[in-house]
Amino acid sequence: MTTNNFSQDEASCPAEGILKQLSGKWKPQIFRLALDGPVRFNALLRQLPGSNKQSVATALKEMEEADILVKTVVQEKPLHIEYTLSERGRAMVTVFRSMEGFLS
Amino acid sequence: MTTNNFSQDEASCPAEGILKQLSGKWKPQIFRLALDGPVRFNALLRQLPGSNKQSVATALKEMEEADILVKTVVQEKPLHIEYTLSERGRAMVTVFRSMEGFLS
DNA sequence: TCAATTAGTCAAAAAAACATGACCACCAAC
DNA sequence: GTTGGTGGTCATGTTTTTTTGACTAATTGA
Repeated sequence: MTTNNFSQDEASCPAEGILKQLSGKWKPQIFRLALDGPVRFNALLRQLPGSNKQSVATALKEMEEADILVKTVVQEKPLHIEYTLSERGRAMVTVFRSMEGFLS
Repeated sequence: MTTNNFSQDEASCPAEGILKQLSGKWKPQIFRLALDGPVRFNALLRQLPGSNKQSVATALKEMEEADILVKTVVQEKPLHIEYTLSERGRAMVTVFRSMEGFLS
């Protein structure tokens, strides 16, 4: 059967889906760090105090599935993995920018 | 003592707080309905299939606390309560607009 | 060969969000 | 005075999200 990820609600509320893709305890911070360049799993754990492997792994996976981040195996000295903002992810900066005027 | 609602994280990630204020199962839809004019408690329950008193009440309260909605007692024939977008709430349309290009 | 760093997974527990059903008070019409 | 609409609260239960801790497996450097 053919299914999608949209609830009936989202059909009439486009923002809802995007909100879901960006929401969560760690995603906004990961996004922000990714703006400064590629991010890495263990580095994130150190940069995000209070975070944990599981949550960071889940956030990275979901952001990859949402086409916000792109996962790359870097064939260099200490072989490692990088997560970089996708084109769609980079375009989302505008969403974040639009939020920056509202610091209550 | 002086406290605020910001975690250490939010200090360095402004979007996080706004994201929190807009996230949740019903807030985006309530916001959207409020764009068309004042919304009312029982009307919302009818307009949001699958919703319930508790969740809608909580959403309205939190959006009021976040200065997105303003609660008004309308002194008219059948005395009732209206929730209207605050100035800040109206300004937030830009945030929603910025999300509308990303329908994956 | 041993230890550290890389990047994870898995099961389970704890915490947060959301839903259910009962109840309340006020007002108006019948 | 009972029914129906207004706008809720409260206690409880379920579901979702997040955390914890144990474990894995490949790579690297000494």
